[in-house]
Parts: sequence; structure tokens; C-alpha cells
Amino acid sequence: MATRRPLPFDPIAEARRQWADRWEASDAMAAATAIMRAQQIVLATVDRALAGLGLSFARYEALVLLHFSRRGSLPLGKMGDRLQVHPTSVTNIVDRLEAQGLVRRLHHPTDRRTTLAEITEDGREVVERATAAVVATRFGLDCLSVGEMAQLGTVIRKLRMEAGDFLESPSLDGSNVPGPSSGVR
Amino acid sequence: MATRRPLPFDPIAEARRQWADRWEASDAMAAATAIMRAQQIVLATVDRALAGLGLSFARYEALVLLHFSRRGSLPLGKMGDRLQVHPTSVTNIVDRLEAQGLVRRLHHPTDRRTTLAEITEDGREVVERATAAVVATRFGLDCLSVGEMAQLGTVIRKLRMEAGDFLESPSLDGSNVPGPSSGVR
DNA sequence: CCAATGTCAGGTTGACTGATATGC
DNA sequence: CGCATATCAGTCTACCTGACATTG
Repeated sequence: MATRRPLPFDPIAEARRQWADRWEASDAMAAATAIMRAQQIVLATVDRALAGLGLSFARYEALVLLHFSRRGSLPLGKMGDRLQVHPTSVTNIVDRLEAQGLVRRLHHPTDRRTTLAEITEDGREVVERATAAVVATRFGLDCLSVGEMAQLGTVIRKLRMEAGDFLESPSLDGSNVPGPSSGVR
Repeated sequence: MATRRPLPFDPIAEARRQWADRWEASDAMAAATAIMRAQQIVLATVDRALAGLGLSFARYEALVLLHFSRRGSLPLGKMGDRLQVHPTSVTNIVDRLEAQGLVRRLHHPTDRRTTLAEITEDGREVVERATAAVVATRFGLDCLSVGEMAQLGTVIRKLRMEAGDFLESPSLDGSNVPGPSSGVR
């Protein structure tokens, strides 16, 4: 959050105009740039809310994931899948959370290769306080209506599915079809 | 781009469900998470396309900005405003581009405090080649229709305006409301 | 033997804070 | 003088690659 200086015009609209003059895919370019900037705004908002608690967004997400899990613990690899982060990043994130006493490493009961990360009592308290702070910011999306948020979700969902994040899932209700189809590599 | 393993369900929908059970703002949470993931997808796609040319997305954007500028040069501060990056990051980015011979630093003709970054002939060639590679990927948004991209753009535009990125700009119609609000510090 | 799991070492990126030299 | 501009030093986060030990 430095660089404070509102421009007198929409920089993306301007970039799109110039782009369209020479190159293709100006629609995609404008959308991509918008996504990049939106992420910056959300991340800055949430990070600001979490800074006081010594958490980054990534560590907060990991903590929430464990908080939501049935046993309060998950294998590190599974955490990486869910959070879409690199295995070494998971190690790093869990290292920090463990150093803060918010998580602890356990041996998997049957598979001795895998390590479990388990949220501690302290971790659960911090999650609650952090979430209160984050919810108060509304993720920086306060100016959007529920319908607009849903629009974002719907469009981006297509993107995520195409990227191979998940297989299908019928959106709203709980009826899921395992479906062995779509080998997304 | 590691972590290959599609989940059998939509992880954001799942997180939203659990979130809604205990906390507020699950709509905002789902939208924010979607934005974070969308950015990851776009960034990974573009970075992959640019890797062969020794460019990151950030450096590519800076190069495009200079390529588009009337004189082929801009003050570093102005670049920071346009690209929404920290002043020290601009220095860093220009350092790297200069080391690659894609940009050169010049003295401002009248204000001796400011430094100009000017794109070189090499820089222009690289921009063209890089853009061809990027356009070929469609920014990873190939699966979206033009209408869906526009939806993203419209919703996110609201967000950016609220964040103080720019002031008004009449987009489609002429109705603009200056709005003295938003003291983004 | 091969595959999966987590970890470590080492490198890159970008973003931030704080301090500084210079010039308006 | 205060303010703007860019830079430097140092820190931090996250990511990646490649290697490795352990175990299924």
C-alpha cells in the first residue's frame, strides 16, 4: 500500500485501447489485468487486517483449512492440494505456524511417510480473532453487491475448472457425480 | 505450476459452505478466494509464456507501458502510478530491464530529480515477440466468452474505483459522479 | 525397483520499511 | 523550509528446482 495517487482516468481502459490498436485479444488482456489488480486489492486488504496477528493470507488460509477439517489435522500434501500451493511452500507455511504455536506436527498413524499438521487450541483462538478482523473488512469487496460477487464466482469457476482445479461438481446442491471422465492431466 | 491433482469437488464451494456455518460474509469470502485463484491462473499462464524471453509479468507490463507511451519514455514515478507498484519495485524492475538492455535510463530534461526510463530498440523487439507469445495463450482465459470477460471487467472496475485507483471515467455513458469520498490514505 | 511424501539447500521475485542524496 | 524523486540497504514472503531420506 504505497503508491497513492489516483489517476484521472481508468488505466485498464486506456491500456486496452492502445492494445487494441496493434494487437489481438484486447478483451482477454483487459480482463487479465483487472484480475491481477483485483487480487492486489483483496490481498492488501486482508493482509492489513491480519498483520496485527502475525499472519499472512497464506498462513491464515492454512489455519482456516485445518480449523474446518473434521479432526483438526490434515496431511501436508492434502493441504497443498486444497490451497493450491507448492509442496515446499506447505512445509514453509507449517514451519511458521508451528513456530507460532498455532499448529503442531504429528505422525500419521498408519503411513509413516506422511506428516500431519494439527491446529492447536491457540490456533483455533487465533483463527477466530483473525476471522473477525477479516470479516470486518469484507475482504475489501464491500462495494460489490451479492449478485456481483456471484457473477465473479460463476465466471471464475469456469476458469478454475478449465485449469484443472477440480472435476465437476454441480454447483449448488450436494449431489455430486464422481465421474471418472476428464483426465485433466 | 506444481501441485497437479484435480480435486473431486470445487474447493471454494466447499470452503464457502463451511464458512457459512460459523461466520459471516461467506459471499465475500468465496469471491475473494476466487479472485486469488484466478490471479494465480493468469499469472502462471503468462509467466510461462514469458519465461523463454527472460521476462516476468511485472517487467513485461513495464515494457508494454513504455512501448505505448508517446515518446517511449516515462518518469519512474509515473510508471509506478500506472502499474500500481511500489517506488522501490519500479527501481528494481527498471534495473533488471536495463541490465537486459531493453530499457535505458535518461535524465529528465527539466526536472533534474526525476529519471526517465526509455525503451530501446531491443526492448521494442522483445515486446513484440513477448506479446505474440502472450496473445497465443489468451492469458489463460480462452474458455471465457467475451461477455464473461466483460462481466469481470465491469465488476472489478467498481472495485478499483472504490480502491482509489482512478477518479471517474465515463466508461460507456457520460454520467460520472466525482464522489469526494475514498480517502485511501 | 518404483512411487509417494516431506524436507532441505539454494536461487529468484516482488514488496515493504526506513534512510538518504538531490533538487524543486 | 517542506516536499518530491529516486535510490540503497536490509528484510520478508512465496515460489521454484533439484536433491535427498524414508517408507509404501
